[in-house]
Amino acid sequence: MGKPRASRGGRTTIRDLAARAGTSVSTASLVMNGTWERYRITRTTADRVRTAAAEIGYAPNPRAQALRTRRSALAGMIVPHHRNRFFAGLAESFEARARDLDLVPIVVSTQRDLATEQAVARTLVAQEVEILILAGTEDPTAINRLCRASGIWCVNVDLPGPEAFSVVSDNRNGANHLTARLLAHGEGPVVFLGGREGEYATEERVAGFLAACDAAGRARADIRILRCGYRADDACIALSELLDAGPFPPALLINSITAFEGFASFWQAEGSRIGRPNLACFDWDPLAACLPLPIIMLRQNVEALIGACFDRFAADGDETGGLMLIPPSVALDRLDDTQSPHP
Amino acid sequence: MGKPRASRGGRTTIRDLAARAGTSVSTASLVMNGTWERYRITRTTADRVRTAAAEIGYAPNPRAQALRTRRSALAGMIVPHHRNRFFAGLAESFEARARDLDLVPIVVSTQRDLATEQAVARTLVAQEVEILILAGTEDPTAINRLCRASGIWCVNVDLPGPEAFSVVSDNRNGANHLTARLLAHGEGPVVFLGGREGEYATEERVAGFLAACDAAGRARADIRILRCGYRADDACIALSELLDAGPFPPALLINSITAFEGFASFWQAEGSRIGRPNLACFDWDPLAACLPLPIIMLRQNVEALIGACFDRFAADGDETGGLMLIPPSVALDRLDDTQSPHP
DNA sequence: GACGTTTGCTAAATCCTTTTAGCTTGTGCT
DNA sequence: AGCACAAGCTAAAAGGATTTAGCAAACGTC
Repeated sequence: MGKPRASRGGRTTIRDLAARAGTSVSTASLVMNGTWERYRITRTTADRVRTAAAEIGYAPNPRAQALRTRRSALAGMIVPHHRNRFFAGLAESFEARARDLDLVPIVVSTQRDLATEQAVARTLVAQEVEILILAGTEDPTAINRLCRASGIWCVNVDLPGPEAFSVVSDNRNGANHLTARLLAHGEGPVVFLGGREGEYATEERVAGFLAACDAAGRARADIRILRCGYRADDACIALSELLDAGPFPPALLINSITAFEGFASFWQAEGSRIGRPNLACFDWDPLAACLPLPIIMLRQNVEALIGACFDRFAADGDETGGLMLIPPSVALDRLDDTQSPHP
Repeated sequence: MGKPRASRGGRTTIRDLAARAGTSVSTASLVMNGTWERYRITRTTADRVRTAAAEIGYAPNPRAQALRTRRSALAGMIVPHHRNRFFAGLAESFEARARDLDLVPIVVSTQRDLATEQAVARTLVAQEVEILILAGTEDPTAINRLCRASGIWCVNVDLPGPEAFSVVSDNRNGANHLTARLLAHGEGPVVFLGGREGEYATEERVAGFLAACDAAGRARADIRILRCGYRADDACIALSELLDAGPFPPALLINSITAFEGFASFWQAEGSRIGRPNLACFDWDPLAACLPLPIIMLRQNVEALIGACFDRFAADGDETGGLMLIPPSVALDRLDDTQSPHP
């Protein structure tokens, strides 16, 4: 009579369900999680329980379930930022894949702050997420170890680490291709802009960049590498200094979409003084693609990057380590043949 | 000796901690959550427990805690997308504020799908999040009710609902201002592009748009309203049709950054045929701001939008409903005086 | 009708914490 | 010695589920 809620104030529990259905708590539980046939509960009884559940609007308490079963039904992902197409794309792919597995996706950003990174990781581990994806994490190794100690399946994306399976874009070949295209479209100095010294993705791309320069026989003097970090402001400053130091280079390889933002605002302010350099960017953004600039943009394959993680998870790959390369694709190729098209 | 982990295989529990510290489980618990002084535990004992905790690396099981205390320490937010500066900005503000309150932020996107929206909401409610922010939710009311029934504090952002406190940008005045600026910079037809018919934000902006048109004495025949939805592709198609139907209008108010993306790609393809229309956009994106177009962009105040939610939460405002308007700011104003500057 | 089997279900332990009532011991006072 | 009281801690009951061992009744067999 009256409210269908439990007498003791709180939400309806399995005890209320059992009472309503006229069975024991165990029977109710067995029915609710579908194992009733194995325990010889009759269909009649099972139906009674299910009807009762519908009537009183019973939903199991996930925390109690998780406490008992050690299955949280949570999937965690750590990203540096949301305000960035690449990581936002990874996040959305992650959510879709997690939902396919009936896991609740949890995406948390860390603002590239090491302490936050650690704290967030600890929290997610404490929540016993069933899979943890570390995307663009500064120091994945510490977290990889923490996960292994807690029995949590963990994978690195974008920035790899030796202690866990890692999936990254093929940075070296990608950068090599971009650079080759740049160099095929003009002579003169060429600049690499963005990223961090010593960081895997940056150094791989620098390696690809230098290899392409070598292959094209460019002189060392014509090559500048400005690892100015990931912030747009810093890229902008680096470019100002470059401009102050002499004639603006006719070709730039830009390491990330954030550095590209820096370039865009610099170009907007100083457009008249920098001419029309050919650009290559190791990332893609639909609005960036609309800027009237000669540019080639690579798009990292976020679906494949995340897909590889989940495939490995599904395959229950336990072997530590391993690196998987996902080739990026050319999203846009619109370079100017200002100088010698084929040197 | 040997491993500091529990004998029974799993993670270290408070029982292990108590054993190690030579106290009872209760004492360990009291010490760990800081209430020990009220229960006359000596500092010596407390220190012993804390040392032991550090030694065996004890971390409480948040699920067991939540089960007991009914405090989940989780904060939930639902957004339509991550790949969008506005919602990404809301998400990052949300994370920062949640962390200030020692809550773990959980942001989930729904791809503007009603079924996903409901499912995600149910999950978050089942997780007993302590605050749930619904940003840009199609049908907040159903979720608002669900939350009230479960005793979860809930608030709507961007799209309001009658059943919960709602915080939105001042759409009407914002659109009014944008439109007034557009109209002050030229004669001729003016178009409103984007949004959904019947949706609160869209209709408010349309109202502001029309009011400004009236105030400027524009003829009804010179006003077009194209509520083509939020997808970039659809905006692009709507613009193509507009172009096919006659001369391209010299002024457009674009309702969202996604619709602006549609405009940008349209402009890139058809730039020569559409001239140099003055644009206004009810959203901001750093790359959009770099396009060489005469444009005024409004930036919604994501910090204030989220801040208002948390302030109300902290004030424990229990009254249902209420609408709070947050004025957006002009992020960029760069319109052309092609025609009559001051009509 | 005694005994073994099957059927249909349930009691109880368990997961890990929190929290309150109350148990020892020691001290001070008469 | 006896009593009151404080100090310092702990036992035990939640909290809401899952899961296994096993009970009671019905049935079949000789």
